[in-house]
Amino acid sequence: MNDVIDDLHRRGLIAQSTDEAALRAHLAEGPVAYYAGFDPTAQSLHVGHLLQFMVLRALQRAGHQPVVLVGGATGLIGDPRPSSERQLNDRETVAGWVERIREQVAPFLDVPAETEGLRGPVYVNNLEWTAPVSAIDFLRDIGKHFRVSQMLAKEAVSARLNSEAGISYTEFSYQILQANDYRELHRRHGVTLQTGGSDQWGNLTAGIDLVRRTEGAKVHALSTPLVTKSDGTKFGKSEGGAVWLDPSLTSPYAFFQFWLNADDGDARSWLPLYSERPAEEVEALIAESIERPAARTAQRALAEELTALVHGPEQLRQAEAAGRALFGRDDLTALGADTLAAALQEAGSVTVDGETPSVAQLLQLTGLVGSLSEARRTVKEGGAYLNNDRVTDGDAVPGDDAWLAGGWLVLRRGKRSVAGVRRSS
RNA sequence: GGCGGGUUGCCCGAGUGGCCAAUGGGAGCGGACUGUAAAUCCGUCGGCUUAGCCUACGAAGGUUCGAAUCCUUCACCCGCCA
Repeated sequence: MNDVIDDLHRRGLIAQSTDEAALRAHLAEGPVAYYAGFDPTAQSLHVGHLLQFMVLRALQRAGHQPVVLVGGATGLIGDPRPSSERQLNDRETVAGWVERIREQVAPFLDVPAETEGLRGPVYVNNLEWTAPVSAIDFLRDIGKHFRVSQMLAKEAVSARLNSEAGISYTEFSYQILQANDYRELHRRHGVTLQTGGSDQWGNLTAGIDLVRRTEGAKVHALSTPLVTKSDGTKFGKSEGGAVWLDPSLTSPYAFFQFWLNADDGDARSWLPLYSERPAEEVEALIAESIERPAARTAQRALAEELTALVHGPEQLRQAEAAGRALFGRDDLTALGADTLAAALQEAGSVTVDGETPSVAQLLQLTGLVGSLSEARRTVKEGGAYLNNDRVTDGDAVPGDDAWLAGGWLVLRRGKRSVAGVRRSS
C-alpha cells in the first residue's frame, strides 16, 4: 500500500511536519482522526482554501477519519494577519457564514453511501465549546498553560508587534483559542493530527503543546506550503478580486477561466498540488506543457479537474462550452441561439427591456466596468467590443441589426471579460 | 500617566495656505506583440448629466476670499520615559 506521506511529499503538499517518522508510523497503525479548521471571515471559501481540501482528501482516501471544524468562535476573533488588525464582524453575520461554509465543504469530503472503506467527515463548530467558557474559566483553566514569551515568539504575533499596526489583545489571544480547539477535538473525537496552511504553523504547534501539557498525549501537525505565483503577486485573485468557491460569487465559467489563464510556469508547479491523477499522468501533462506551451495542457487539466471537483461535471461542461464559444473570435452571428444563451449565461448577463441603453451604460449594467466614467475611459482606450467589433462611441445605442440570435448582444471588455445582454420580449 | 511622532487615493509614499482630484512607485485596467500565457513598450487609473460640476487627504468643529496644508477637540497607531 502506498504511503500517504510519500504521496503528499510527491505532490509538494507538505511544507512542515512534526516528527515525520512518528507521524508515518502513527498513520500506519490504523485510521487516524485528523482535522482542519476554516474560519468564517467571509461568506464563502475561496481558491486559497482549496489546497487544504486536497490534503484532507488525500488522507481520507488513505482511510483516515476527517473532522472539519468551522470556526464559529475563532471567526469572531480573527487570527492576526501580517499587515493589520481585522475589523470584527458581528455575531449574526458570522453565524450565517458558518452555515454557508459548512455546506460548501460537503462536496469535498462527503462520501456516497456505497463507497467502501472511506469515512465521511465529522463536522464541528468551535463555538460549541468556546462560548460557554467564562473569562475566569478561560484564564484559570486554559490561560495558565500558556507562556507569554512563547506566544510573543510566534511569527504571526511578532510580525505585528514590530509593525506600525501593532496588535490587540484580542488577536493576540487567537492562538489560545485554536490550541484549545485541538485539545477539545482530541478529547471528543480522538483527533491526533491537524493540518493547515504554513501561515498557521504557530497555531498548530500551540495546540500540540497544549495537548501534550494537559493530556500527556503526543499529537501531530502538517502544514501545506504557500501557493505562489511566479510574478510575486498573491495567489487566488483575478480581475474581479478573490476567486470564490460559491458559484453565485464566482461563476463556474469564471472559475474555469481563472485556472486556464494561469502562467505557464505556475500551472506546471500547481498541477501536482491540485491534481489527483496518478503521478505518471501528471508528469506527462507537464512534459507536454513544456513541449507545446501554447496548448496549455497544464492549465486545462487544472481547470477541468478543479471545476469538476468544486462545481460538478455538468457545470464544467458548460463552462468549457462557453469559453469555446466566446473565445472563438469567430463570426458571432454564426452561433445558434442555444449556444449563445448558454455561453452568455455562464459568463454573466443582464436583461434589458424598453429603450436600449447606450453601450457605455450596458458596460456598467453588466458589471464589466464599475462606473460610467470607467466605461467611457474603456471605450476611449479601445478596450470595448460589441459582438467582437471595437466600439468607438460609448454613447451610441446598439441598433436593431446588432442583436444576435435569440435577442443577445455580446459585450466584451479587453481580451477576456465577456458579458451578455438579452432583450426581453 | 508624561513627552514626542504619526493617520493622504487599492497599497507604499510626496505634498506645510491658492498653480491639488493631489508628484513618484507598485497593483489594477486598456492597447500593441503573443498562445484567452510571461516579459516588454505605450496609454489609463475618484464620481457625474464630463470644455463643467460634485465628493475626497483619520472624525467633528473653527480661522481665511481660499485649507490636505493653520487652530481646537476627539479617535486610533508608533516610539521614548514612568
